[in-house]
Amino acid sequence: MVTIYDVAREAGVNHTTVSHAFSGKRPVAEATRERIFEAARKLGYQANAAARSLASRSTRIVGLAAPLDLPMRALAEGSFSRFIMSIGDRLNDHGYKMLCLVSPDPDTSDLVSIVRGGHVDGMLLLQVRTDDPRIAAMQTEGIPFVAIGRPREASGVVRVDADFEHAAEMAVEHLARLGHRQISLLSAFSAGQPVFGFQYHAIAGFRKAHKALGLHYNSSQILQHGDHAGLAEVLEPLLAPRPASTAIIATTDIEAATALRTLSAKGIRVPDDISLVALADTRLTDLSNPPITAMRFSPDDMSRAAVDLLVAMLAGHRPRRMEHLVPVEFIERESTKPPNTAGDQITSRISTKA
Amino acid sequence: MVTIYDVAREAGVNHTTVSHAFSGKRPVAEATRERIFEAARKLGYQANAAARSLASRSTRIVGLAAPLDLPMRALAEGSFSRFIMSIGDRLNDHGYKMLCLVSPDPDTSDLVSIVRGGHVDGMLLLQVRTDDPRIAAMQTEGIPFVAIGRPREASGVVRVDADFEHAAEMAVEHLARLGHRQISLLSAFSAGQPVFGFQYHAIAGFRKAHKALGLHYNSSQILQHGDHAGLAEVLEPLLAPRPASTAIIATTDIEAATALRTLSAKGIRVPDDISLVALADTRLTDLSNPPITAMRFSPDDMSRAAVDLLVAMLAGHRPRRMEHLVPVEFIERESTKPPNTAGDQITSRISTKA
DNA sequence: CTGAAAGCGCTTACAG
DNA sequence: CTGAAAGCGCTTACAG
Repeated sequence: MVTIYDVAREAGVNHTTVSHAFSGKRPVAEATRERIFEAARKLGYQANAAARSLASRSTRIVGLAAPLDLPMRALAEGSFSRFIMSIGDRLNDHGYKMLCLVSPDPDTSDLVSIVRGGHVDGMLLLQVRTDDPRIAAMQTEGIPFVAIGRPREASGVVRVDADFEHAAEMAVEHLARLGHRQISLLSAFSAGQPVFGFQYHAIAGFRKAHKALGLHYNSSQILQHGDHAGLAEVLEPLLAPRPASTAIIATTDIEAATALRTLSAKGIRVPDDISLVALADTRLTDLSNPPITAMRFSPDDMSRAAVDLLVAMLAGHRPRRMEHLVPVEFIERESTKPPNTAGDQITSRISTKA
Repeated sequence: MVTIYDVAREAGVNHTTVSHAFSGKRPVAEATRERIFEAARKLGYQANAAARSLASRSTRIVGLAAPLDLPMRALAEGSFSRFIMSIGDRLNDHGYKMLCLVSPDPDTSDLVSIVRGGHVDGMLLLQVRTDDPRIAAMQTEGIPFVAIGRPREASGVVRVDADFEHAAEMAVEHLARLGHRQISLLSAFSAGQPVFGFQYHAIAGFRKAHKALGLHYNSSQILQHGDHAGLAEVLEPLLAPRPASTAIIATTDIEAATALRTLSAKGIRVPDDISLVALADTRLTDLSNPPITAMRFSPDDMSRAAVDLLVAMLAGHRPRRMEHLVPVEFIERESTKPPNTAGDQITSRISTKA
């Protein structure tokens, strides 16, 4: 291993000067600097990370907490790799490295020990749940962090999320515009309620749009399911000759693909018999048969926002806003069309806000 | 921040004893140990990672090099998150943390600087290419590493891979058994050749099975494509009323889904008009319409093997074998059936090795 | 513009 | 079984 002393000797200076030549925290004569860089290049010098962070009390490493327990795997696996890629990429741009903490459960002790051990300067919490113990844990530790997803108790939490409420609204509006009156929302529940913030927001947008459009809303339109088998079960009523709903909105890509699969297996055609919209856009929705009309949010944009916020916080800045919502884009594909038995049009009453 | 000295003071011992109580590298009286642990628990002590690794010259961190440039994204995104999850999980079991190095290009300089900076004890190379500069770089640095995927120059390289050759063989055998005589293999090429080892192995298995079964093989059966548009183009000949091939084997899940989509868009039915097999099994193949007959390899098994090998190497053991192939499992679904115009059966000549 | 010194919080021989 | 000391490779006041 080549140390700062080796470089100093090679360049004929004190190791202090080598340190300053690299950090730029003190002026170094041009000629000296060049000799130092040349020596460093020649010897293949790279400052030791441990020594550097011990002395400077900063690691230039950000932790990414990715809880990959069952609900997560089942719901949002598709966008997971996008987030990792984008976050790692953006962190790189800022000169930070990424310590990936995948835990099979939403346990908090690993996280805490990593923070206390001084492994990271800041933390990014991926796929934050409505009730997420990681939030309180990070606040207690007093480490800068940014949440991706919105917890119920969001006060004091810098957070980034996609605008799922608007996504659900747009989905309902699109379907209503096509003439659908009976729309169902497919949503995964655990112990009687949603787990992730985006599920709550999707339901809120769904209801809000119904109200705005003067459509009848009944809680039975929320198709709660617990797992894959449950999803098929909850779809049963839609398999009838004259189903209660003529359109389904799936909260995630996986639910959309699973619904499509389940319907097809039963001989129900999409979109001829029933329309389908997904509130996420991944390979699972754009490469499916038929391609699924979807709401696209960009994991890239979300990651970039989250990383930039965190890096600014690490630099001592206070974010001007606590909540950052990235917009959602409507992508019309082939899984939606007017219902078989179209009722009267209400197109005129549909809002056209972007 | 609470240090080892705080704990020592609280427990009334020298900090050396605290260190040994935790490391177990020296006997510590039971009563003393208990006092130390109690003090540590009370103060919330966690040894500082930087100080520890500076003194011990080991980080207990493994780097995961995931090159996410274009060929990678386009081909194998589906299994990517599975690898990250499984690797992180298994590393956790061994008490190691994971530094994720996602790079948008297969560049080697980031990797080298991380190794030289002493960030990691060992390295895991994900999605190794046939010609992969990372291999030589790691060998030059002299850091223990395990490759996931097989480079052409594999001498001295500890590597883990799925048995893609066998996967392709089984795919051909399955199709031949159904009566197919003209089978195509969809394979992504870059600058006239495959990029990843698994592509070469798939082609090798494809040819080997043809030979073993006495089927005619012609290089035009390898449908080379460069990108998504290219994939549609290369499928053209199969859209004819009497296509040259009655079955397609796709090397990856994304290629399979894209092919299915392209064929469906042209009104070609799978499996009625053409059969389709994928050499990977992900959400994209099991949730598609129809579900795609696939060869399943387990990212979990591969990750576990790779991590266990690396951890053993870090503990000073030499692996007894350099190459570890995980088996591939045949999953029959609904995308394959006998060809429309079945020729004479050659079932009897088909080998039945598992 | 540069150097000599102290210190970051641990581990690990060295002693007893 | 325990302690006192040295040292890991840096950064950063302190001096000049």
